[in-house]
Amino acid sequence: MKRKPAPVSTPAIKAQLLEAQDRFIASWGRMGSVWGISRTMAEVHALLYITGTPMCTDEIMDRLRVSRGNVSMSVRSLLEWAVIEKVRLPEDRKEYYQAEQDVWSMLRAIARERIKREVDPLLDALDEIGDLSPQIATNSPEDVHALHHRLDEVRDGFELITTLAHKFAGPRGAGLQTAAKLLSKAPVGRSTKHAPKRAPHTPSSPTNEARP
Amino acid sequence: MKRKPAPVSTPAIKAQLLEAQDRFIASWGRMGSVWGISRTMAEVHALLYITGTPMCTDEIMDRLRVSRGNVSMSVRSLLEWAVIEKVRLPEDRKEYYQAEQDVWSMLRAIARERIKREVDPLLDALDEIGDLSPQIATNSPEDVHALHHRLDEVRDGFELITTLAHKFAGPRGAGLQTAAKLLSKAPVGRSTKHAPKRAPHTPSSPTNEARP
DNA sequence: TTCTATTTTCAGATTTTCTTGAAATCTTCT
DNA sequence: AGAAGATTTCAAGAAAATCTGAAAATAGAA
Repeated sequence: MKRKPAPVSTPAIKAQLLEAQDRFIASWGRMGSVWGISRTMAEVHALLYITGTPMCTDEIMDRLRVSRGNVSMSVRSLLEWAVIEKVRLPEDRKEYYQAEQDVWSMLRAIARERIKREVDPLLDALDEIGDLSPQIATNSPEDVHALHHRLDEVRDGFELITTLAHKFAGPRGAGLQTAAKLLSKAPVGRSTKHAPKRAPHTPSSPTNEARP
Repeated sequence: MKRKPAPVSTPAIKAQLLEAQDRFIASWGRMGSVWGISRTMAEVHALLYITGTPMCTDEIMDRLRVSRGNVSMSVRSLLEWAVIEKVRLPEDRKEYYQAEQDVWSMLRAIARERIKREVDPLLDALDEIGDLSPQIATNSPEDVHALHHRLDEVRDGFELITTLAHKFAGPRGAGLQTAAKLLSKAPVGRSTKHAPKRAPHTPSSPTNEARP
């Protein structure tokens, strides 16, 4: 697993490292439930992302304390989302999994899936409702016009959002960073407490640096 | 409730109207669960929005077939989100509730709340994790650097998203429409089937037309 | 203030969603 | 092909979220 032993890894540092990872995993897992994906699925992803290491089913089970079946299902969904990929290690018979290491492509994948699951079905439903009573569309009482007006407004809104999101988060959506630069001339700070931004440990280039 | 009887409201049309409303309510409610708010909360909002009528607790209970307590709790959350407001009808002792009628302000409220519940906690957690081991931040093994690098990347990503969202969806965020026009020169179509867009029943101007 | 209509609260019931674990299936190696 | 190892499936159990209903609290009218 570890091709090259870390320089000066004292036990204390190891422990800190694991704890920090666990915290990240826990946070990401909590987010998962808010996003309508299972906690475990989010945790598996977090684990693979934050360690950057290809891991097999048993390693994931041990680290996250979840069942084999659960890992299997989570991994499958993550593969479908295309945020992790299979790797074969020549020495081993097991499947290993490794996370997409580029944050942007990861965030895009998340956004893409969410739009698919959240916005598209609503738009379809709106279309269907609009088609419900074509014969009364003309020459109908005020109430019906009001209804159609509201349905149209909602649809227009969500369609705009979808378009924007596709622009930004689509498969080739390098647009996000660009958009950010264009639009964030006067950034809006997040609420109160926010640590002064740490200098990044590596110049944070959003290029795809997934490993072979 | 009905200040002025509708022009030619036949029973057939009334039924169609109710059914269309119910469908919208059901769709919106389904979305609700996907968004991490309760189905009922979403349905109450949908009902108030799509009818445009101020309604009291009992009317909502009857129409949606849910308990008084449930309506009370849903209404409270919606008031907190500021997507509905209380109204007093002079003739009546009850509280009436009515939905914000401007779609944009409604969508902004939804976005605002979601960021608050989803992104901000993650950013806080990331800050906390980053602060976990300041003493080992310098002169530490490769693994620790890698961890910090990844944490920073995730934070940068989400901070950018937050900034963008505030730009677009913030309190004074008329920016969405503008952004849409600027960025949607070549719109990306949604998947396969999509009915050719109906002509809007009213020129759908996304201006804030919230009422007093 | 007192009486009464209305709203809120919250423990327990219900529904929905997630997880487990073991049997079944599939893969790889010999 | 057969054996060993790895993965997937899915019914049943556990956990989480949501809803109910009635008691308690609150607000309006007289």
